[in-house]
Amino acid sequence: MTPTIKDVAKKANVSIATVSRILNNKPGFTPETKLKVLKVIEEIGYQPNGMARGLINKKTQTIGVIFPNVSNMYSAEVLSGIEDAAHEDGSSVIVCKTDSSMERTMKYLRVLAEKRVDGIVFASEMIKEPFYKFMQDVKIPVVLLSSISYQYPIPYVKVDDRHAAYTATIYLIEQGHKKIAMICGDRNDLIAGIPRVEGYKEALQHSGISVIEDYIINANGFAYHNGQEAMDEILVKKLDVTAIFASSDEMALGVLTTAHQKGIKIPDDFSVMGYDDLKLAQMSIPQLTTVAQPLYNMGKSAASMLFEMIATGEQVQSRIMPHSIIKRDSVKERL
Amino acid sequence: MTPTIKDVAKKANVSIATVSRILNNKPGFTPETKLKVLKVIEEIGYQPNGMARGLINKKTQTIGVIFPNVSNMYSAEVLSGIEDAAHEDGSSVIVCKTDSSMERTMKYLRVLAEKRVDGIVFASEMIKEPFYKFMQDVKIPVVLLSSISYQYPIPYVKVDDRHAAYTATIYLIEQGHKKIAMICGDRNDLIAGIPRVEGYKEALQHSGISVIEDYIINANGFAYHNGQEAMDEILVKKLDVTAIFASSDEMALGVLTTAHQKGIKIPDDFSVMGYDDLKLAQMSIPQLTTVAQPLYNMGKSAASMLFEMIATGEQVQSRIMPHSIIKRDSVKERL
DNA sequence: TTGTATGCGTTATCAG
DNA sequence: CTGATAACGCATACAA
Repeated sequence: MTPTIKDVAKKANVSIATVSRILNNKPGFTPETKLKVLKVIEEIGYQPNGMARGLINKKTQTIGVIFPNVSNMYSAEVLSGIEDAAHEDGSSVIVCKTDSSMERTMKYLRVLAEKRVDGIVFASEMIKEPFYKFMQDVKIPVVLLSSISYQYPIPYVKVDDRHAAYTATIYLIEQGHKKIAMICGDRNDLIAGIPRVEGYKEALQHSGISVIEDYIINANGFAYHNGQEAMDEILVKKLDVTAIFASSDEMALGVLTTAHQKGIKIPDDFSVMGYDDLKLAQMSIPQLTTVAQPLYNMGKSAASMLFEMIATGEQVQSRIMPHSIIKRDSVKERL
Repeated sequence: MTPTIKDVAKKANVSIATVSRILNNKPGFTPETKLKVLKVIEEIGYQPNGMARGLINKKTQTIGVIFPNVSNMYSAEVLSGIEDAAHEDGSSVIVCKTDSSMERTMKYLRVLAEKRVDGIVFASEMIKEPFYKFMQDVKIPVVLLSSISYQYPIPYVKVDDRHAAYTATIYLIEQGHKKIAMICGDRNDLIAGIPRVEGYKEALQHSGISVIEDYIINANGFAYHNGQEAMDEILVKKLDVTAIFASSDEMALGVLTTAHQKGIKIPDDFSVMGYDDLKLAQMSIPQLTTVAQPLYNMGKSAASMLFEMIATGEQVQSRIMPHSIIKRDSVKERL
C-alpha cells in the first residue's frame, strides 16, 4: 500500500539502512546517494511511519492535554498556547475532554498511556489519587495547569488565585467601595473557589473592613447562568453592597445581564469586577474591569515545561504566572 | 521499563499469543488462564503498546482535526462535538492549528500522515490543491467542516450559508425593515463571504427591494474589531439603514459596542442581526438575534462521517445542517 | 560509505 | 486450547 522504507531502498538501489541514515541525517552517505534517495522518496511519495519509528525511539512526539471542557473561551485560549508550544517542539497534541467525570478521565489516562504520549498537561482539575497513582505507574511526565496538588509533587503553572483575588478586592476598595459582594464559583473548589474567597476576605480585613458572610454568594459553577442566578440572589436578598466581585468573567457577564434586565445600571448602581480577562470581557457593555490571567502564556508555559521534563527527565519548577488588573468600564469610583 | 506482553506471558506461564488472545477477546483460552493472565496484568500494571498494535492493524484510533484557529468559541464548540464523537468511537483527536498558513497546514498534513491518523477533519478553510493532492496521495479519508470544495469530491458538512443569510434577511424584512446593511466578513471568502452576501441580495430582490451596493460593508475578517470598524464606517457614511446584518456574532457584538459608545440605541435606532449563535450571543446586551449554526452537531457529524468512511472505506454523503433564526432582543419590528 | 541482521511490542498464522 | 514464529516499518550495532 503506502510505500515503506524498503520500497525506497529497492528503487534507489541502496539498503534500507542508508535510506534511514539519510532520513535522520546520521553520518554515512555521499551527497550523490542522498540526492538519489531523496528523489525516489519524492517520486513514490514516501512518508515515514511514525509508529514504527516510535516503537524504536520510544518517543511519539505527541502530548496529551486533559480538559474538563473544551467549549469555552478559557480552554480555547489555553489550548492555543499549548498547541503553539507543541508546534515549536515538533510535537502534536491530543485533546481529551473529561466533562469532569472521573471515569472518563481515567479512561483517557489509559488511552494516553497506550498511545505512549510523551507527556500530559492536566488542566483545570484537581488531581485525584487514582490519577496520580496511574501516571506514576506508567511514568508519564505531567504538568498541572490552573491547578495544583497539595499531596503530590507535580509541577504546575497557575496564577496565585488568592493573591489575584486579593488584588482585585483591594482595587475595589481603593475605588472607594466598602460593601463588596463576592460571587465565588464553587465553594468546594480548592483551586478556583476557596483561595479566591480567602483573598477577598484578606483584602477586606487588611483594609479594616469586616467580612460579612452574607456577602459571599456561592454559585454552583463559573458559568454565565451561575452569575445570573447569583445576581438574582443579591437582588432578592437586597444585599447592601456597592460592588460585586465575580470569580469569572462569564459570571460577571451574567451579573451585567441580570442587572440590565432589572433596570439596574452598571457601573452606576453597582460596580462589577470579573476574573480571567477572556476576550469577551472587552466585548460586553460596559466593558469588563477584571483581573487577567495570561491564559495563552499559561498554556504555552505548561507545554514548554512538559517538553523540558521530557527532554531532561527531571522535574521542573512550578511557575506562578503574573495576574493583573485590567481597568475598563464596569467599575466606578465611589467618593 | 514498562512491562510488555512478554513480561505478562512469562509471569503467567503462558505464551504471548495467549495473552494477546485474551487481550483482544479472540477465541482460544479457558476462563482460568484468562483469570490468571488478567491478574498478572493487573499486578505488573501492563499497558498494551498502541504503536506496536497500530503497526500491525494499520489503525491508530486517532484522527486529526485541522483548524485555522482554536482560540475562539466557534472552533471550541465544533471541537467539542468532534471530541465527543471520537470518544464514542474509541478514538482520540489531534488538534492542529494552522493560523491560516499554507506552510503550517502542509506541515501538519505531513505530520498527520506520518502519525498515520485514520482520518482528518478539515475545518473552516478552503482546501487548496496541494492539500488535496497530498491527502489523495497518502489516501487519508477527509471530511470538510464548514467548508466545501467545488473542485474536489470531498464530503462536507456545513449549513447552507446562502440560504441562511437569505432567511436572516427575510426575517429582517418581515420585521418591516427595508434598508438593511450587510457586513460581510470577507468579500473574498468563497464560503462564509460570498454566499452570505448573495443570500442577502437575493432576499432583497425577492422582496422587491433594490440592492444598494453601498449598504454592503466589507470587513476584513469575522472578528469583533472588524464589526466595530464596519459600524464606524456605517456611521461616518451616514448610511440610511434601519437594520444591520453582520455575518458573525462577534462582528455583531462589535457593532453593538460601537453603537453604544456613540449613544446609539439597539434595537431602537438600529436592529442588528448576527450569525453563528455562539454562546456569547446570549450574553450580550441586548441579547443577539441571530441565525444559528448547530456548531456542536456539525463537529459531531463531521467526525461521525469520518468514522464511517474509515470503517467502510467508502465515500459518505455530505450533510447540509439546518440553520435557524434565534429571535432575541437586538431586532425590533419596524412599523 | 554501505549493507546485514536484530529488535522494538504486537497480532496473526500456523502447527501441535 | 495453546505455543512458536513470521510479519508490521523502522533504527542501529556490527560487518564489510
